[in-house]
Amino acid sequence: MAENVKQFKPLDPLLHSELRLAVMSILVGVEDADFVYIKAQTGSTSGNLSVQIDKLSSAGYIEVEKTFKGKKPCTICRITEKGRDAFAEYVDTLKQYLAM
Amino acid sequence: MAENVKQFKPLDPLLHSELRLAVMSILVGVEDADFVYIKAQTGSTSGNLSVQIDKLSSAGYIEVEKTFKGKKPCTICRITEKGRDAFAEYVDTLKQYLAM
DNA sequence: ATAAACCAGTTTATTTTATAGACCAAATTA
DNA sequence: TAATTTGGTCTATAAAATAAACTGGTTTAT
Repeated sequence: MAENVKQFKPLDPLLHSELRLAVMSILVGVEDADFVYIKAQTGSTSGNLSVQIDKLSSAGYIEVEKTFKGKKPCTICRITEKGRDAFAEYVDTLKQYLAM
Repeated sequence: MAENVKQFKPLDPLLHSELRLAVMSILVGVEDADFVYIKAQTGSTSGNLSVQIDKLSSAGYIEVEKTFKGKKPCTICRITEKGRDAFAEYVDTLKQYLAM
C-alpha cells in the first residue's frame, strides 16, 4: 500500500512572488494595462516592476508592447493564454496549501 | 478624492514561502506533528525543513518540543495562536491577489 | 536658449532567501 | 565492531527580490 505522502504539488515559482502575482492579478482582470498603472496599483518601484515584467514576459505569461502616449513612452502589458492557464493552475494548487 | 491605488496589502514574507506555508498548512489542521511526518508530507529535505522550522519557531508561529520516541529523537511541532492568526491573515490577504 | 526638474523606464549592484549538501551523534543492523 | 540508518543541524551556494543609480527624452522655469 502506498503511503499517503507528497500531497503538496509544487507552486509555480514564477507566480509565487508577491509582485509578479500582483501584476498577474491585475492583468487577469483587464484587457491590458500600462507600466505606470501597474506601478501605481502595486506600489512597487519602477526597477523592481521592470525586472518582474521581463520575467513574466520571458516566460510567455504576458505580452509587452512598447508604444507612446503622446511623446512619452508607454509600456503596455497583456496576459497571454499561457499566462491565464498558469495563473489558474497556481490558484488551484495554492488552495491545497491554504486548507480551503 | 483619493486615488484608487495601493490595493495590494503586503503578504507576510514568513508565510509566503512554499515550504513554510506547507508546514503551516499541515500544522493548522492537527494537534501536532513531528519532523519526520512533516518531512514526508512535504517531500522536503531535512536541511531545508530544519531551517524553515527554525524560522517559524523564531517568529513565534510554532512551538517546537524536542522529545524522544523510544530512543530516537523526535521533534514535535505545534502551531501557536499567533501562528494561527498569521495564517488566517495571510490567506485572507492572498485572496486579494487571486481575484477570489 | 539653457538649465533644472521630471517621466518612463532599464541596468546593475546589494541584500535577502531558499535550498541542498556536508556533517554529526546516537541507534540499529550485519 | 564496523557499517548503515535515523533524525536531525550547520553551512555553503544558488536564486530571488529589491533598490539605487543610470539613461534618454520631455517639460518647465529662468
